[in-house]
Amino acid sequence: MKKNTVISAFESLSSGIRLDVFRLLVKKGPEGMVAGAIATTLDVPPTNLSFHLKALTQARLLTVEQEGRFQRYRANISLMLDLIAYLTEECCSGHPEQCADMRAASKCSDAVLPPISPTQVKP
Amino acid sequence: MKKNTVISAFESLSSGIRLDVFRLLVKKGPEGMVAGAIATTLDVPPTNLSFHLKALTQARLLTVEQEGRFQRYRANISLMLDLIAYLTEECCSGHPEQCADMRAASKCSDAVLPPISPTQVKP
DNA sequence: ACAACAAATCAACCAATGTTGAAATAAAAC
DNA sequence: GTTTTATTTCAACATTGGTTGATTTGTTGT
Repeated sequence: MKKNTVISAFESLSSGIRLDVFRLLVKKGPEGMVAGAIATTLDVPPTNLSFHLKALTQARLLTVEQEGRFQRYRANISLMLDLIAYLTEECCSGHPEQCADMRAASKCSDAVLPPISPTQVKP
Repeated sequence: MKKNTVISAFESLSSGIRLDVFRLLVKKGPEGMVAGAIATTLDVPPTNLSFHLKALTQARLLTVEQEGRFQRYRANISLMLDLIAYLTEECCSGHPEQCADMRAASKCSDAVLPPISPTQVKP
């Protein structure tokens, strides 16, 4: 994974509006949302939203598809998971037991992050 | 989890130097590294590194501990995992099978992200 | 063709961030 | 106690990002 991709992605996620947009679309999943609906839901002026959608799309965190006069945006779940992998790779130099007691579980799904097993948590 | 914490964290990870520092310390685990060693390893001028270490620490992605005249920095693995949980929560509105075919595996450890099971991957 | 609508671009302004060398602080070694 | 070493703070500069209203592009329905 290219470092510039990662930097662009995190840069995109460091704005409150863009973070809200991305999480909203992660929640929506494959269905996605059209630009106007996002603007209404998050109460952001369309011009400003367009600016942030462009940034997110250029960072590849979103995809766009034209639907008539609407633009449908979807979260790039694959890139999101790549980012997670990039951050956590080589964690504790391959001795994961060292950070096992600092665990926190992702809510994405059990398919992605399973519940912590009893041997991994502190009493 | 507070949104400002998340924004600060991603803002911190959107600089090439800070991203390198954080990943280096994730790799080092509980051992951590002192500031000078980080500067040498990444070939960053001490003044500049200090600026970035301060940003990462204020964002709570790093912890500092004084050791004589050295400052030892460690990655806050717990916050990193909270960020992952924040990004992925409510993924596909609780229908994770919708994004299962977009999976990518984290390298952090099997304890954190297990290998993809055969039923979760596309042929 | 034309009016109505969705969304993006433009230009202007304001605010925040990254980098560097020199100076300051603070602990260790002599 | 003076010198050396580790790190941070400061001041200056250059660069980049965010917001807004007006304008433009492109699509649908009449």
